[in-house]
Amino acid sequence: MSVISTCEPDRLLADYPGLQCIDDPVWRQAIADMLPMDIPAGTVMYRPGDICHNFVLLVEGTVRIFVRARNGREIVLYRLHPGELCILSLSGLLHGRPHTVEAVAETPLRAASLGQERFHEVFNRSSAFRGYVIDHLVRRLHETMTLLQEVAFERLDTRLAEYLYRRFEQGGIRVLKMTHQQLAVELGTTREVTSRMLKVLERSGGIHLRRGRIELVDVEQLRRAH
Amino acid sequence: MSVISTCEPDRLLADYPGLQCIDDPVWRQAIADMLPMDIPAGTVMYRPGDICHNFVLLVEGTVRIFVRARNGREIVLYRLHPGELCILSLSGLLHGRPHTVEAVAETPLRAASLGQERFHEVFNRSSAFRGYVIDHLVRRLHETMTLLQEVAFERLDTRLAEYLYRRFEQGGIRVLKMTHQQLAVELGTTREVTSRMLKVLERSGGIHLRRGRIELVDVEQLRRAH
DNA sequence: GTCGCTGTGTGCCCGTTGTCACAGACGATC
DNA sequence: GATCGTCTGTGACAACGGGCACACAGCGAC
Repeated sequence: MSVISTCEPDRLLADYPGLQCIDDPVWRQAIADMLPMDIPAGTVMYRPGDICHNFVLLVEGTVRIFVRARNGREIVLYRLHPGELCILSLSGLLHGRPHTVEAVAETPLRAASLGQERFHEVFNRSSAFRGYVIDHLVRRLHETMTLLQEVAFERLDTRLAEYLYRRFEQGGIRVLKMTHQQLAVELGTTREVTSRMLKVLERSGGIHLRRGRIELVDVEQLRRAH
Repeated sequence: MSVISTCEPDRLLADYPGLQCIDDPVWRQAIADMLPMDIPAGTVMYRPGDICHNFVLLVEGTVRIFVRARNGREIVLYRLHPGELCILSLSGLLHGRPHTVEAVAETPLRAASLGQERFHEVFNRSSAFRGYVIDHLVRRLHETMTLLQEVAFERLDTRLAEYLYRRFEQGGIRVLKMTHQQLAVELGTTREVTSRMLKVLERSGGIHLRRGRIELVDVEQLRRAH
């Protein structure tokens, strides 16, 4: 974690639309005061039981947030993207409670962190900052409840088709570069099951499979599958 | 929803430990200003898609928060208890987004509500109030993630035993008054499955079953089951 | 008591998902 | 183009959970 020099507040503000609207001087100053960090891909950022004492804002890269079963299976809860803040750290910040969740850097990260006391100060002084924090919190809660609903009641093939559909649509992509194993982790299942279901989708003409990539063939076919 | 007279701030403060610590005058005043409500048991408080424009604080009774599958099956996310606030309403309050979650009054309720603008005012002026809101939010998020983990990876019999164990322990009870159907909703499964698994627990000596009630026989047996 | 409603027990079967095992296919690297 | 590690395909089978059907039991109302 070396301190990097390119991470001044102006750059932060310029690069990420979510942060551009900050005209709050207190918050701007806080961003200027944050400690910039470079984190290599694959770094384990939190383990279950860890308590985080810093407020972390992601500037570049993505972080995968997930839970793990006793037998090693995982399911992805969500991903942290640039401009977003790590609400896991709030859990620690706000009442020193540990979490059961894990976080891993999927790419090299650029992040900025703020100490606990400074965080509380900004939180108390800046209304815009409060809105920002609360918004993230509410959004994550909402997402997690929706995911829970899907995991509890939707069939796996439906969830797979739904996942692929969303990825293709949202990204405006025709090729998704990921292995069946990675896909399994997204859905909280195993590689074999994912492989089988992908094959079914391929046979029905929705997608085309190649090693390490899934190519979109027919969006309608995919939509019909969920 | 008739206005009730017994719901003055002092009573609120006196009755619920979570609220006693409020020495913040702004918050105290807000509580005094809240609109008291009486709500009969069984009232549907939110449906999926509803947007709530009020900030609701529960004073008496419990509210069941759950999601529903397309085929009608349900799973309980959590319960709202006296002194707690309805964070679903925050979702609406804070960025007008609807939710997929439902809420039903399990008992007659006494609640207090605050308009959107007044809520924001108090939120901006009272640090204690902010802490209170954030704390609830973080706690719910944490709980929901834990539940998700269980639903995704734990077996039903384990979850059932775990649920019973918690209920008996936390309540210091030996008799749990609920039907198999209600239990099924807690776990997000069906009545038959619940019945079968309860019967297994009974045969192994952990509990004793009677119509509409589950009696604790051997805590250790129950603990061993999860 | 007996009627009727609601809750419970259980057999049976089926669909979905997980697990194990192993073969083969792909693609990077030398 | 041979080698090697990783990724993929698939068969066989087991386990878990869901759904249907139906009998019966408990309990209140009359």
